[in-house]
Amino acid sequence: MLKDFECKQESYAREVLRGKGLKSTAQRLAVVHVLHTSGKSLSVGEIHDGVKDVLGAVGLATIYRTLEMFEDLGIVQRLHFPGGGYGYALSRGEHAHHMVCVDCRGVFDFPECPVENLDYASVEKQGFRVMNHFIQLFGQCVECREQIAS
Amino acid sequence: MLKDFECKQESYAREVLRGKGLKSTAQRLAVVHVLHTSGKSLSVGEIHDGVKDVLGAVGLATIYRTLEMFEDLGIVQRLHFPGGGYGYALSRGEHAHHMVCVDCRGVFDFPECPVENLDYASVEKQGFRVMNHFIQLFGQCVECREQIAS
DNA sequence: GGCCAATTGAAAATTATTTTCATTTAACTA
DNA sequence: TAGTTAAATGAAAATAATTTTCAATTGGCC
Repeated sequence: MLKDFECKQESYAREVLRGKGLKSTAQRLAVVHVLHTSGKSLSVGEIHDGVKDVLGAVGLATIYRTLEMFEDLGIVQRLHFPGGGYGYALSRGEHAHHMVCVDCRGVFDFPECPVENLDYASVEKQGFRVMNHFIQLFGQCVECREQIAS
Repeated sequence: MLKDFECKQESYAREVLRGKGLKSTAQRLAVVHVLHTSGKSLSVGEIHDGVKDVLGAVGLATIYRTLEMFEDLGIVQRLHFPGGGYGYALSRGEHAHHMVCVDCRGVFDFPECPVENLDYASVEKQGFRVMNHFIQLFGQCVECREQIAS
């Protein structure tokens, strides 16, 4: 299955998959495609719906399997929704955090990592060794702000 | 229902509840008690089990309802588990972040907020207005580190 | 002690997620 | 380009998680 036009994200996913000896199936690439064209974070159900629009019937289990795998591979990142649920957005593999718009759930990059330059002294005084961190900002994107103002 | 010994957290919960015109039921206080004595973050099921140990049969729906309410009231905070699930830990109401031990799920305070002193310039250049943030550190606590070293 | 709105329990309903296994397919090889 | 094979999928069942409903109970106040 080869698409005429493939976005960078799809090529990237293909590459990562091949590097791990995993198959670049239509379903997997469609997940990337749906996330890419939406430009937002999407719930599992929304991703499933989007993939079905592209490919016709697709098992929901495949979507779950794909997302879990993609998260391990760094292709997607699991994000929290303002309301409390969670979803996924494309990730670029490097260490980066995201900002999520509370209105449209759009995802924006937040390049500097606020924790990296942090002084861990107070933390390490407690004997805690930091291994990893999860950071996510919530707010409003330009579009949603203007829309509400008008 | 009055307990002979009530920890500070329970008194605090009582106070907050009364301030909102909500009832301090045995079930609600037991949730605080269980979280407090465990000293860790616990899953909904674990909290339910703990509360049952204290009070006998308690409906699981009550636990869900209580935790949701407590989160809104700032009495507990929902935290992510290293493995991927989530749970709850006591919170002290003020703005504070937590560190979670990947081994024992113990919760430790992380008093400075790394985002507060942050320069939002690069973010606001994108027109994004930050309203809130979620930060959580993962690592190892002293006890777990020593245990593994030995 | 009695009143009343708030809360609970129990069970059903709903939703989310995972597992199973027979069938299909992408990627490699000849 | 066809054949081979391990990886991946779909469909359905199984399981787990969460929410809803409503009658019965209870805490806080008088």
